Amino acid sequence: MSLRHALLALIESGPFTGYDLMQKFEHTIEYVWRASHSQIYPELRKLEEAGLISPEVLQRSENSRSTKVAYHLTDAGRAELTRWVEEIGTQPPVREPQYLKALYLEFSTPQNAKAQFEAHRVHFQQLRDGYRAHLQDVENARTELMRRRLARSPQSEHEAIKSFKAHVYHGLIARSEAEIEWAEEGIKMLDAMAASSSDPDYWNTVIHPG
Amino acid sequence: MSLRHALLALIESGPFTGYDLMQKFEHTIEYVWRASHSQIYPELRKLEEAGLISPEVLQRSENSRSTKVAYHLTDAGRAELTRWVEEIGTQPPVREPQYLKALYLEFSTPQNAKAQFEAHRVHFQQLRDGYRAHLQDVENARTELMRRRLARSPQSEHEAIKSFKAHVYHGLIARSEAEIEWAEEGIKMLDAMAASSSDPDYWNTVIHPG
DNA sequence: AGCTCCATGTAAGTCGTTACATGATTCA
DNA sequence: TGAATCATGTAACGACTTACATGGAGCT
Repeated sequence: MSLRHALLALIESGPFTGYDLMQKFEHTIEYVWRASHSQIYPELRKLEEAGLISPEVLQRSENSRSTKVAYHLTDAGRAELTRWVEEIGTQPPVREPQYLKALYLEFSTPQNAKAQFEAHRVHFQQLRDGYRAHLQDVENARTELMRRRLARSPQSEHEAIKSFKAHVYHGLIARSEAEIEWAEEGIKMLDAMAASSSDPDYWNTVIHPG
Repeated sequence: MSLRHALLALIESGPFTGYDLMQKFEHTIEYVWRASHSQIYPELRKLEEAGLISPEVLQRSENSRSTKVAYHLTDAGRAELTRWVEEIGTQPPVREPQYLKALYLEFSTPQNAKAQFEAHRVHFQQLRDGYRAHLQDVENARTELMRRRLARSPQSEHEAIKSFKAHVYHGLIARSEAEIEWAEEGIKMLDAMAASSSDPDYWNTVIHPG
């Protein structure tokens, strides 16, 4: 049920069209929740039917007959947003494909195990770099979304609002770094095994061929 | 596609019935991948149809007409297991409901924000404790699964196999601890805001009522 | 005239959840 | 005899993915 609330939270800084929201997802929320346009458009219709957002029909441009729809948060929508923020959510079940695979690396070679850890490291380094860049943008209110949100709240709250967001990205950075470290420790583990192995073809020998 | 491979990996230590597999999930794999019996039974049928596992019909007990089905890994199944372990998987998109919510804590009170972080901390403390206990079980080969797996591989590989599994649980513990720390820092952040606030009703004042 | 955004959808299929069901065996 | 455990399913629904589609607007 997170998509609907992500949309409500974004629209609070609106009005936005479906297309706008798609872009916000790509550039900001994506770091925390991914969604594609084929999910967003139908969900907006549902939110409208539920009375949580209200559509405003706009011209696509000056002297143009064709239109686009921008959505506003309704009072009911704001109430639902608050309800969600106050609800203690149940955590999703653990489902970690890479860790699952790491449990069974003995079905292949140390060479492959190393490649798996390498890929893991690279992935989380990239993620971390994205988070870092975005953290800078948030702290300096460089995103349109941050500026809109701050414009609607009293100056005295600006620091608090920025702190919440910065705290999230700091957490995600810390997590990525834990993943990087895990991958590096995996590689060290393999190197140590290689060093203590008598097999000259250690790296290419399947550990448990069955 | 992880469920099918989790099942193949478990059945490698088999033969197991659907019910057995359900239990293994609950007590071991659950720490990395959750699955319910209503998913497992149909998936087993698919694996059988694909020729990756083969059924063996057994009596449910001595002098009993009713039967149960235990599955064995076929050669094709083992090949698929190896293929999966060697494949560099794409990481699932980030989708973090708690972090999403934490981005929007300003829509409620500091009191609520604290409760959210508290719940987060408790959840990951429990997870971590489960991982720690399971890590002990794995390192001392106290689970049936570990004993079965070790029984099928040469003594010389036992340390490597245990190390891979221990490394996974160490990683999950580290991650849980990062989450705990994140929650605690969130609470500290709120306390600091309270200390520097002039509002006597700080904890119950909605930060951004809109 | 063609390319790139802008803007908005549908359809098929996979994966997963919750709830509903049923019957056998074992043990107190 | 009744409860717990063993054993195995189906059905409805929701979330998400990938692919397929379409048309306007603006710029070169």
